[in-house]
Amino acid sequence: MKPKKRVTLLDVAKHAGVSRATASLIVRGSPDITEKTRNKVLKSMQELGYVYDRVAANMRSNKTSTVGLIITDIANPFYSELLRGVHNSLDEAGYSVFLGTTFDLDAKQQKLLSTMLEHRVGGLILCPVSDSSNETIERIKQLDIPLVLSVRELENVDADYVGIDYEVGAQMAVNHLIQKGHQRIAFLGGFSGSTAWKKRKQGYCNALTQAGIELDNSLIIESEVSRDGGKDAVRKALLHQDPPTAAICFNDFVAHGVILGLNDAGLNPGKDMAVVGFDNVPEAALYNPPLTTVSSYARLIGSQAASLLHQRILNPDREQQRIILHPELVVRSSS
Amino acid sequence: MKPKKRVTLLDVAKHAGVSRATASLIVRGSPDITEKTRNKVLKSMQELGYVYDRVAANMRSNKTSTVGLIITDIANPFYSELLRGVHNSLDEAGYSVFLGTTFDLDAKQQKLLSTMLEHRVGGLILCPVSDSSNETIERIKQLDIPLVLSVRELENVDADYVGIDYEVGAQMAVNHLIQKGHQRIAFLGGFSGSTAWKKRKQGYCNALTQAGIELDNSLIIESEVSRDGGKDAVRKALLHQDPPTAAICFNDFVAHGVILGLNDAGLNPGKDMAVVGFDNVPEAALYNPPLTTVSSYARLIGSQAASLLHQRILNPDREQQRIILHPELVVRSSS
DNA sequence: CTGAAAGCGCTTACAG
DNA sequence: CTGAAAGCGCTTACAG
Repeated sequence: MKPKKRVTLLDVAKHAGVSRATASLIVRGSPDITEKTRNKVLKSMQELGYVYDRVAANMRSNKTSTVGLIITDIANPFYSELLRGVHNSLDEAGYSVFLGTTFDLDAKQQKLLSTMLEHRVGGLILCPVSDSSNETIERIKQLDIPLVLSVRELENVDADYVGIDYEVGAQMAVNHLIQKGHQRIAFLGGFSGSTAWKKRKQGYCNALTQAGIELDNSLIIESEVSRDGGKDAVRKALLHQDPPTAAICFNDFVAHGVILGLNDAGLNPGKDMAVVGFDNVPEAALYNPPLTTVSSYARLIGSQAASLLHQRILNPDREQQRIILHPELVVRSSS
Repeated sequence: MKPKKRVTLLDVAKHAGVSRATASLIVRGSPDITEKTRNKVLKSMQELGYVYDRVAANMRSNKTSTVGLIITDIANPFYSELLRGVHNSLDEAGYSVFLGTTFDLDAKQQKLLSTMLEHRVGGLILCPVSDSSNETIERIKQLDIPLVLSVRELENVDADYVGIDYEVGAQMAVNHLIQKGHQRIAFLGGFSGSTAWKKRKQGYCNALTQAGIELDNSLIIESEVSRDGGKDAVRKALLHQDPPTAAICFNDFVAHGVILGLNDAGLNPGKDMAVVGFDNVPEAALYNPPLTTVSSYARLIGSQAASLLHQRILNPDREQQRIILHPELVVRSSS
């Protein structure tokens, strides 16, 4: 494999007997070139195996055709759905996307921000880690490229945002459980540090208050945001002297763990304890029992974020947008 | 937002009172610059908010720090695991990755190949669509960038490959079912067009032959590679006049559908029909019943592919590698 | 360490 | 359509 020299536009032009300027117009699809010349040049490209160098073109014209997407964890189906949404709408618009995964680590997030900037992405969709350091937030504020935040909002950062109303969602879920006659309702999973957690907690409190049920902080149990976290949380809940009869979980991931944990304890999820999740990942309908959950429209969030970014790139001065999708309760047999 | 002019190395150099050459040496971490000068320059970078332009640097030095990854479908947990493996090992090596999803469509694959080449990726990890057109294959052969194929092999294409031994895997699975006393074993899901299917089918046949069981083609039922596909396939299998007592499924995705389909039919998966999957996605242990399956080490495949690519980029002349991971049977209660 | 020059592969702008 | 020149932000190579 000798490093073949790259075929350039000038090579093509010479081969076709036209000027470099003409060849350039043709690759960019200019209309004022005769059919005949165009075909001649296209044929030369074929023969020489020319590949357009978008990087060079972008650099010269100070444009960019790439976009960065930073998510937390691809293993969470919520994010794979979101990613689908993003790709769907960005592919159409002709962007290529750099994907980065933070694993919810601030250091990794910092690193990714740097590399993406160095690669001159034309814009960024960022799903921030659950506790971004002040330093990171400061940096994000300074970013002078189009930015869309998603899933988690960052205080004091001016940027487009698309997410769902976690507070209302949690409230709907808890109302549902109350209507089913539950009084002792646990709130399982997640870390109290994150905004996403605080919002849900607020919704949880709202619903209890409205129903005149007193808040019992011992029913609020934090955990890792994972299946194992859910197992842990429910295990602790079951040790309670006056255990809950129902639980709202931080997300479906955690809820799945809760279901598994109940099974492990010889209990019947849905009967012995009602379980409600958050996100409505595609698998949620397939859990055993199928999970009642709050739909957070992952794919839609992704495509909306992509579309906001696209518009912001086209027009940096447009008014700032904040899209909060209204969640929906999906009732299945786990409650 | 006025389009701030980008701060260049020359700006930094002027600000710090050194030459552009010196500044360039510093960003590249050259050792023969005095500590004092280095600090002075780094400070100027800070103050001016300098961002290294890796794109320009790569272009000049004819290097690249990006890599393309083309997969079939991110919604399949097999691929999200693979992606994790790829990222893990590529991040360390300092590459940024362009992600593309084909949805198993040849046209999309073509498109992605083009854009990635135009973006000058330094190499490509390709999980080909199940039936690549001859045109595509021809094109892939012509690629003069480092290429690693994964998951599906392409005939007559010279490239590194990492995958698992589907034939042996399927054979292990069927042997297991035979040992459990099954004689009528169905092969459910997937399309007979793909290599992945043919290999599994071969393993299925091998096992039957060795056990002296006659092949019954009516027990081989194709379907979409999805949960719905699995449901369809098992529905058809149950209509058989002499229905199977066990099934090996194209993958876990399909197997999950088969389990759900059995439930729908009022049957007890694992008791009324043994079910074995393929891939061992993380969820497989959580199905109801937990799924016996053949582990295909998605994450390991990803990290191996990444490492092959990295090595190939460093040394294009190195000997071609073909890594076939040996599958492992994971027995759970669905069989 | 400096300084000046050339070049990566394109686009831009312009006179013809 | 052509042709020649300049420039995007870097690195390379070299003489000093």
